[in-house]
Amino acid sequence: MIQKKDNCKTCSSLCDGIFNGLQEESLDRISEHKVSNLFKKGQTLFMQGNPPFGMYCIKSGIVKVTQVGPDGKEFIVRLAKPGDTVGHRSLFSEQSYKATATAVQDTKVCFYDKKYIQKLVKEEPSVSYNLISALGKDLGAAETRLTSFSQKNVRERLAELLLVLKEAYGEDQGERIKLNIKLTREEMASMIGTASETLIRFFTEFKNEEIIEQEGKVIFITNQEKLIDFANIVY
Amino acid sequence: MIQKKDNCKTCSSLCDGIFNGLQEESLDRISEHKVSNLFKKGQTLFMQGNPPFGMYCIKSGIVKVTQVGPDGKEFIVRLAKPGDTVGHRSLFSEQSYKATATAVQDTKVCFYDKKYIQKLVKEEPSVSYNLISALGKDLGAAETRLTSFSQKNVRERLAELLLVLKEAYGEDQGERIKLNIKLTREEMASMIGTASETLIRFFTEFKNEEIIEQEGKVIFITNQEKLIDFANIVY
DNA sequence: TCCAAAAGCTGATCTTGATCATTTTTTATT
DNA sequence: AATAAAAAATGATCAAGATCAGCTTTTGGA
Repeated sequence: MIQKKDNCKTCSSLCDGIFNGLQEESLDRISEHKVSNLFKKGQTLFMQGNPPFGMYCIKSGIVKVTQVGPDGKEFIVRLAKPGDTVGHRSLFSEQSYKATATAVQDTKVCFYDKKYIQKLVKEEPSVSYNLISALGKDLGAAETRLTSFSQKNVRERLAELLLVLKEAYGEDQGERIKLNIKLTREEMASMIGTASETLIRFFTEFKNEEIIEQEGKVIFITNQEKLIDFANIVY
Repeated sequence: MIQKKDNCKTCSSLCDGIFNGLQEESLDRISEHKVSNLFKKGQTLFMQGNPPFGMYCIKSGIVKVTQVGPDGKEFIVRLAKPGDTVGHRSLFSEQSYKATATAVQDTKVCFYDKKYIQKLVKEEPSVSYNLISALGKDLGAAETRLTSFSQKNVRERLAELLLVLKEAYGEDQGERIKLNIKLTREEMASMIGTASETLIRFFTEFKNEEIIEQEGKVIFITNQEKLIDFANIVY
């Protein structure tokens, strides 16, 4: 965890984040109240059960937000990418953290103190508006995911996961789409609520069907149409 | 749908809702901008796919928020009781409704226009604060539910559902706890993502185990300890 | 009050996906 | 480069719960 200070207004993820739309002076003031950190792969930002002490804004890297079930198995609730925030959910609901946040790869984050954020929300309407919008989107995604868990089988959920990952981490390379995120089979399985063995079986099927390709840990989508078909999407 | 006008400041659900903590004058102004409606059991407040036009605050009754899966089966995403809001999620995320809202029983609601609510959020920090808090809690509940779907079996999920219903609709009667909500087996099954036949089987088991009782459509919890045990809760 | 339709219930069967066991491959560490 | 450890892959078996079918009870209109 190296400490250094950046200004939010030069942040490349500003336009995706909570502080989008603020005046320069406001951004200057906010920058004074934050601490920048580096979390190495596998390090923990905060732990399930602890009282919330602030909010993290991701500058680069990826963070996974997980819950452990009764049997001790981890479930990936959400992935956060640059511009996304973690720890903001608990901050305004007087609850302790219900999940653990861990860096999936080396990740740079800016930390904002709880008190200061709460003050900011009262003073800067665009911050609260952005927060409401972000929470609304997250809630929508969680609810759609619940419907999938309730009504779709593993193959459909895996196809859907690959499409969701494409949306957030996909890089169009003409012939195929590269997913700029490295997850273990275990992690992917935990995102769609299945056993890693089962996920691997469908992964093999998708490769045989020439829907996806793999080079090392990197996944490429080669047939998006077919993937959408497999996902059995409604809307 | 009968039209009449009430003032928010006399609303018995005020303290549970979005407008809690506002000045009397603000409440007066807000009351001028709303329309009160009655939805009979089964009537629709808004439909999946439509563009959002405003927000509903529930005065009495119960509303279910549902999504339909690829096979046309409905999934209950959320239940809303007096003081709760529906339609607020889509309002700030520039998305169309991702779910349908239907009255589970006769329900009185107040409707607030989209434009006005968006203006209110910019001008009244306590409204935006309440909204952030409500969305945060909803998101937390949805994420915990996702973990359950991913890691718990049907018996555990049913026990959990009964405890959640108790939290929101339970009335302590000393000997036992009455659940002040009437749902069909189909609806309950759809809340925990199982077939109604399967739910019924576990329901029978719970009755035999003397965890619950039933009189007509009304459910009573007679052994909460055992229910918590069955739910296999972590925290 | 009657009747049709919906909801509730029970049994039998079958499928999906979990679990266990083992082997192969990849990754990290000295 | 060598080696231990973690991750990936594949096969075999088993169980949870879905589906189908048939029956009973409840509910809401006419």
